[in-house]
Amino acid sequence: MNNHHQTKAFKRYTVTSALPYANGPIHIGHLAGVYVPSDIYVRYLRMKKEDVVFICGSDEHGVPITIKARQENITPQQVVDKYHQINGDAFNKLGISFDIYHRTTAPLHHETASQIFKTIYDKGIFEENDSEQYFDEKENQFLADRYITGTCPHCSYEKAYGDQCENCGTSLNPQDLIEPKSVLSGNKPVLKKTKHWYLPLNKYEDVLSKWILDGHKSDWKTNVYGQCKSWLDHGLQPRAVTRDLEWGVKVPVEDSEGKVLYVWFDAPIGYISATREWAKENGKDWEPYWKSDDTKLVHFIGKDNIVFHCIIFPVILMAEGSYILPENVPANEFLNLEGDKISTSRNWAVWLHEYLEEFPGKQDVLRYALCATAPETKDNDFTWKDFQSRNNSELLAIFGNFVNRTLVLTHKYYEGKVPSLGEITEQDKAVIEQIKAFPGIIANSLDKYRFREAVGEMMNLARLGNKYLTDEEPWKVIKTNPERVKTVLNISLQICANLSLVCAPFIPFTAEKMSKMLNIKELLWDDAGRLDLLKENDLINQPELLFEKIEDETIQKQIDKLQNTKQQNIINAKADPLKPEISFDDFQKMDIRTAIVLKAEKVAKTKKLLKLEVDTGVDIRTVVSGIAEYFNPEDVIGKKVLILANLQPRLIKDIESHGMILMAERRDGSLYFVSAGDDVEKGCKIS
RNA sequence: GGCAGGGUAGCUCAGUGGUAGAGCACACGCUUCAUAAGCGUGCCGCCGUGGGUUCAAUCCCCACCCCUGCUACCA
Repeated sequence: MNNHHQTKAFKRYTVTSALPYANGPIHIGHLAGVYVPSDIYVRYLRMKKEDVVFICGSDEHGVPITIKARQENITPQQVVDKYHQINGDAFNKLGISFDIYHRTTAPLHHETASQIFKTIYDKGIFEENDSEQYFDEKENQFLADRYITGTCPHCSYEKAYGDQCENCGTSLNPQDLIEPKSVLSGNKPVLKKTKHWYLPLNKYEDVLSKWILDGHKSDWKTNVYGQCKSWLDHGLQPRAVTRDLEWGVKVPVEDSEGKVLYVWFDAPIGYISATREWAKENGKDWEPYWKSDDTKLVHFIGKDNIVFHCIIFPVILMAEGSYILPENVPANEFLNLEGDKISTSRNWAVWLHEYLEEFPGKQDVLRYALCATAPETKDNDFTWKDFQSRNNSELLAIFGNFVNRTLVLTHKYYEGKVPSLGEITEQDKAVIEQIKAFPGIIANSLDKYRFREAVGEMMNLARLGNKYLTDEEPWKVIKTNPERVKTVLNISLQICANLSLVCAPFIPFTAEKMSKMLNIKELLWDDAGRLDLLKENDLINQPELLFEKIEDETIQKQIDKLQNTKQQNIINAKADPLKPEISFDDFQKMDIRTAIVLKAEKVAKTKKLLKLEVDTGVDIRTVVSGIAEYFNPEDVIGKKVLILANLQPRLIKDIESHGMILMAERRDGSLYFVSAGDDVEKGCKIS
């Protein structure tokens, strides 16, 4: 209904896939959410002869990469080189058909990001804040706003953050805080002069509201629209676009030593620099793809990225002034794996580069399985059993088998030559009508970014073929009415040919095999639905099987592998590096003793906090502890615990906490009590 | 805790103000051209819970519960 093809004609498409962060490999969650859908969309557009550029690349800046480099004792550049290579290669092998897979460490990207920053800077749009900023001398680094806490100057709330006071809602600057404290070291940070630039998102609230809330109410996905509405209703804050860091795009103005663009600012610009690089390599002009009103810009992303692509990046583009805004941002939800959240750190994932090695030649199986189970409207679960079923029951039994039986019959009866289309029966007519209708049905789903639906309809065309064959029984009719069989097989072959067309966006490797078998040359979407894709006497090659059965053992091996990595994780759990050495005196300063929990209740309006009353032997005191996610209040009453008793009292959510309960953290983040045993008495000192 | 999205058959998902649908799985039947594949039929559901609006609610309103994301919170 809200089909933009009807209301607005686009001359070209710029399609982007979220830039994967170059500190790890690609897994099935990334694929199902972003790369498979976007590739399907782009392949479909290309088949319609649309002018389209498909953009992706590695996002290579930001603090996490510097941390990873430090951990592995290599340079940040070495980190990103490694994953840029692995991921680019893996995408390519899966048939994700980016026109370019670029990277944000490329000089052209630095140039582009600088230019855009400079343009906005020259227009005086940034709010410049060159006052002093807090610096943690112990950690030797500037502190991000939310790594500083202190007392709110408006409401005297003692636990206000550097950017905002939770209590009264006022937005703050870190230096407004009374008695600031570094969250990193706990020390008092010192003020050090530094300059930063802010993008005044707040000044764009009206334009954004008009654009999104009024303009895209009906064509954006509900999750995307809802999230944007939430942000806009809350009101936007100016956001710093620079940071005191070495790794990144240098801030291109004077007096900005040691500063780079904040990674969220430079990353989406990576789409633009990638387009420029592609244009350069292919002798094209990049600008129409980003600056012309008749270009349709579409961002494929995961749901965690909505605010950057719907609010922040559009503001950057508007501020720059010469760019178009995205027409749609089809964000997907998340994919789980065998019931658990995919986790890179816990190694709970199916990695693309590993899949490609372990399932050679089965790219389409993964593409199909992930598309069919893509988390379009809500989180979804990938299981190996489902993967097996998608292959065996659908790709093989329905799709592959139909093609095979048709081609086998053609060879058996006609030596591989396409038989003539004779008289058409009523049943034929009905089938023909459906063949004609399918491309439109599939296209309609694709236009609305409903890829699951689209791939289902593709499979329905194969179902139609199977039903047609079963109904017409050519293997029987051949004995009584051979003339009729020619028509039946002609139509069946046309279905095969049509399948090879409409399946191409989803399972391109299979489409390729089919067009070779059928000797079909040019594949265009507009040809789909035709009944003369194969002409009488055209020669069909010997059929080869399109899919092979995936056995239980193969699946079990994968499930075992997951279980093993889970076990491995526990065994190999890398201990955190030792903290710097301390003196015996330092240790002696700590008063750790046993205590008993007397009362426990959840702190209102928090997820993690329990307010505990504990008996330390010397007193009964209140301690606030962040354990509510793993323990119910009633379960901790009576617990014998260890407490750090002489810790400076601290106000947490308006409750003064006296001391800290000692907990041990498992690798998955869950907690358990550190205890001296159940027979311990309260008030014993630990030394 | 705030905000957003979701909670529909064993599994993955559609859907509508008028006593619920598809695919897979399962059962039975038909078929044998085909990779033990195909086709047909059937089974399975207090449409998260409790209220309300309505002649009528799974779909509208309110409250609550659960899952996910963003955000706050872990001395």
